[in-house]
Amino acid sequence: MVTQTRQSQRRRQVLSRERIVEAAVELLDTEGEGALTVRALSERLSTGSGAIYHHVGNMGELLQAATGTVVAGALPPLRAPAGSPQTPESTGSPEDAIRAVALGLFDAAAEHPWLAAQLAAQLTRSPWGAVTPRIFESIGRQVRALDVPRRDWFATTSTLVHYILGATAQNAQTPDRTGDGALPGSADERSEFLDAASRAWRDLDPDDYPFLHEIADQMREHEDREQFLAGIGLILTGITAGRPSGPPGDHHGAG
Amino acid sequence: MVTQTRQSQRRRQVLSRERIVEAAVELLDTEGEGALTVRALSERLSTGSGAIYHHVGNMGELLQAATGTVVAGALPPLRAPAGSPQTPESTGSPEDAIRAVALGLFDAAAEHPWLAAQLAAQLTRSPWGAVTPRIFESIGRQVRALDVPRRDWFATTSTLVHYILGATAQNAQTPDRTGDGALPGSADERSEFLDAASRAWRDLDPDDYPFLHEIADQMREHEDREQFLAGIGLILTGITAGRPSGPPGDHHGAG
DNA sequence: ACCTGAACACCGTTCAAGT
DNA sequence: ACCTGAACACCGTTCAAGT
Repeated sequence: MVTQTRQSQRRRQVLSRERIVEAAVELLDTEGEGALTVRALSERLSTGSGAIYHHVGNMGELLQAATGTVVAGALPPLRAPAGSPQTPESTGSPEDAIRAVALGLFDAAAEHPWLAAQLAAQLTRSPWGAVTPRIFESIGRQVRALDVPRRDWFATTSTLVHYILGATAQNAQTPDRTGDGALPGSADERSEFLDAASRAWRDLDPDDYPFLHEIADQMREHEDREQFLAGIGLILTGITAGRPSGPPGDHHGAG
Repeated sequence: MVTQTRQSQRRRQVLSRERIVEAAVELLDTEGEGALTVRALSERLSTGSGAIYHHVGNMGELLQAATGTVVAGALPPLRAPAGSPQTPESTGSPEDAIRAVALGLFDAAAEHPWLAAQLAAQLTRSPWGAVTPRIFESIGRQVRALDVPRRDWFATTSTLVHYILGATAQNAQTPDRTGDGALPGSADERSEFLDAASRAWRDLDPDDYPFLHEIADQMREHEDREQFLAGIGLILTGITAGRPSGPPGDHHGAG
């Protein structure tokens, strides 16, 4: 029996910050980055533009909140869920946990094409806002678990975070919509993009850009995720190679 | 024939793409990111807004050009200057050359506070536009010189570039102008910023953010450049540790 | 060809007025 | 307290009209 609907969902739920942020994410996902305007948002929520400002302050705060919720959903929970003694990522090796966190962000950026630009913007505009600490904490815990000397915790974690955000920002990209062929976000579109980029490298003056000419093919054929993980692996190798008590005969960094 | 028209600098030079880009950089440097508008630009150039569009297409292209010129000035020349057989950076070790390129960008971002955001935006919006290839070439040449196996050239270079851009984006930042005390860009301002960020970390719930609580002090006291270089060092260690040949003496990249 | 500058179609944000 | 929506002060971009 459906007649017992107390909250009349038919008309309109009460406006709330949560509902606004949720609608913003939907708008960004479905209509793209440029479609998030106060007007579009208030129309979708069947309210006036001014109503938005009763809950969110301004546009930048809204974007930050939208980014924050998506990022939070892409990372492991900060606390162990009630009942389980450990957080999920603490069961495997720290290396694997770092890879999992990194891939979580990477995949989220692939799913939400606007996310990469927002992560980058947040990095520069208000680095210590809401999302950077979240990422920093998730990575840092694993760095600590890697036997990195305490004095290197911040530098090591920063290196990983900077790489992850930089790589995520670049990889989740497709060309400026020209309305060509493939579906947005499809593998086809990505491969068209890489094709075009590879051609662009080959069109550069070979005297100025000899290296780009040499790796234009490699660039076209690379797998995004695989290469992203290769970068993580490189940094992890650097971290463990530099640790104090390693395998016999190993050297340690003399900072 | 036109008889020696000496450019009368008093009145107004002919409008050109170059002059517009130059004026844009000045505007960004002196008035900040939000001050670059077509109207402000055309006023500074004593021309009409429409004139701008005869030379630059649109705002995004202008920002890209501005970023491009600053980046080009911050990196070593692509070709050796006439007369010298080598590019300057090829005299030392590849590691040092990589550090020099990275620091060039890092310092440019410190000098031009708007640059970091633009680099990040360019990374995401049109990754293969004008500036990314430039950086890629400069780093990639040195990667090749490091005896990295050919098949890893692209992945290795990408890792370095992503880290450099991510770290540059974050480090060159100061808080959202609150008109507080210190001079913009000064060491004082940076230290005020780190102070505030450190406090923000300490204000987070310690049950959710135990790691951030542990390194809040380290974060406040870190030196930007030093830490940036530590990250480069970590990656370089990962690169050289992963190289194929073990025996000291001769190792050449195999096919 | 190059430039002018009013006009257009948007923005984010505010605020008196409503409930 | 919460919401409305017209109004304000901006944007980027266009384009008939000038030189």
